[in-house]
Amino acid sequence: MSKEKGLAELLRDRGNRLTEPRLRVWEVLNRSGDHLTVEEIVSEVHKADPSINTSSVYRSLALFADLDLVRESSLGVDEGSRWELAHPDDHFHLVCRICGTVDHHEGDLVGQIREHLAVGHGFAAEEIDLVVTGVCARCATGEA
Amino acid sequence: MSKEKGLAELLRDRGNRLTEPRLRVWEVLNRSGDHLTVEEIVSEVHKADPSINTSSVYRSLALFADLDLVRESSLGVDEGSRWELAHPDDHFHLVCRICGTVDHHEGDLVGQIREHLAVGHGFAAEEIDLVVTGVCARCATGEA
DNA sequence: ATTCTTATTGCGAACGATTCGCAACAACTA
DNA sequence: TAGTTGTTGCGAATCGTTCGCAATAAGAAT
Repeated sequence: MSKEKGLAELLRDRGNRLTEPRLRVWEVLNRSGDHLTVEEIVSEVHKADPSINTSSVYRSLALFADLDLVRESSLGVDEGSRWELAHPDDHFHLVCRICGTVDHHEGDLVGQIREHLAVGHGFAAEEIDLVVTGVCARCATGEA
Repeated sequence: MSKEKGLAELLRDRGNRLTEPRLRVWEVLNRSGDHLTVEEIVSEVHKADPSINTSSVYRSLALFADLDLVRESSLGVDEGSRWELAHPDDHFHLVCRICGTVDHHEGDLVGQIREHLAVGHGFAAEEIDLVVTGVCARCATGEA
């Protein structure tokens, strides 16, 4: 598969090695594009190889983050942090309070925010972290 | 001062008591409107009364949050959570990567986002958490 | 293939932030 | 002023994450 090959090369360029734990973590992240907690990732990884240690999962994630392959985000103060593949595009998160679904939303909204801040306030936005909690369309109609 | 009186009443209405730790935490939050870590709050509180325990600060904050008097937020995955007075108005946070300043920004931007999501996606936004990291106007001109 | 180098692992201990249980204490009530 | 019970300080417990280290294995060289 071309994706795993790409990972191996990216790692080798930095003098890193493609190992079992890293491969498994990478697979899990790619398979479910969703936001995963470390606990969830570990659980998935263990289905392929129960001998992989949690520390290694943390270390793999940290390495991937350093390579800008994944992104750490938190969808709420009470929640632990979650991990997802790093999307190159601007996007934000819609969290439905009812069904718990987390939608990635790509679109011009983030660009609009960036421009608004640049023009209006002279603030050069680099990272825009937008998490919106509310009720999604499906739950709004399904209820009441 | 009317604010402390207000606090006492709010507490009493729930059968809670206005105590030394709660008062001190409340004072600190009001004095510096900024985002404070628990560590900072504890440190400030100790200037008034070093015998106040950290647990009590946590408990006071939790109580205030329950009363919607304060808001817990985090300005980055690596950072611990921070506390601020709950502003009734929509606002968001501009974090300058250079000088570290955190600006609260009130304005129509959050309202625009809310409308964008409602009209475009049928998503009823309730809580909008927007943290923007970048370079503020002052640092942009001061540099280079 | 075999050997060598050293990045990486698993393990368990350490860590920091937050929470908990509990007996002593103090805020409000009558 | 005494009684009721919400709150405190204390220390232990918990949780997620990180660390140190000896053993292991990935990739390069032969």
